[in-house]
Amino acid sequence: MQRVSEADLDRIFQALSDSTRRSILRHVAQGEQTITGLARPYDLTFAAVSKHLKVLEAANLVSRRKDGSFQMISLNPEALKTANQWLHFYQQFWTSRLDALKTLLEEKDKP
Amino acid sequence: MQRVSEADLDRIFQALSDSTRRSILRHVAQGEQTITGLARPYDLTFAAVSKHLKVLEAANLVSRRKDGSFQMISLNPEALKTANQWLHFYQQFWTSRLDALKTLLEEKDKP
DNA sequence: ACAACATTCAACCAAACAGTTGAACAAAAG
DNA sequence: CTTTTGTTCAACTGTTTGGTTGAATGTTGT
Repeated sequence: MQRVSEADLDRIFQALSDSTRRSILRHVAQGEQTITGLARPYDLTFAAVSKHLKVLEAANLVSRRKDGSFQMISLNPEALKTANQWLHFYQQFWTSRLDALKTLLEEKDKP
Repeated sequence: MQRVSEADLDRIFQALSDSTRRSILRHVAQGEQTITGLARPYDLTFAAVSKHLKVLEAANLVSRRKDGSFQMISLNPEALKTANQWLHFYQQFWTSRLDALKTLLEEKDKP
């Protein structure tokens, strides 16, 4: 497991906090996409989409590959994994607390 | 599984995108805390911490209970679960793609 | 070489954000 | 009742964000 800084998490969660960017990720998850293709469905200027992609790239959620004059964008699993691991930590906490509560309630039922 | 709006996800990820707020969650995960107790470790005014808590509460990541003049803050599992489910969706995508790649490579090795 | 296309960059704007300070309010303790 | 303690609210400030437009750069096709 790789070392992750607070700044990394800042960037990842911040990137995920915009619905346009989440939607872009949803498209990219289907497979590699051109920027033009990605921009089409949105009621935004091309430059705006380009900026969103920069944010996603800075957060390491996508990576780009140049193919002639096209930029090919693809999903980058690692950063999503990082976010997930962070959340997982808290899930453990709350799960164990719920379990403790359940045990407590079951104890109460005993004669 | 409960219906979640894009705006809900916006609030959740946005709340998680600040390291002070993540740190607050880390403390709250240990168990119910008073606001004063939570504020102590930070080099911030009380009002600033109070604002952070409002953000976390708006995202439904924590809930508060009044005990006399104290506010007791506790972790709220549901919102974290929501974030996790969202991420899980993409993990499926990337996992299946990695699996497909692996299969492809294995096929190649066959005589 | 030139036109058309794909993409970025710089300058700008409005809205949102993280923080501050100081006044205000509510509950508990003297 | 008054003071202290815990907390919120309102006003203000500097910075970041999501968006725009228009000029600039690089690539491909004619």
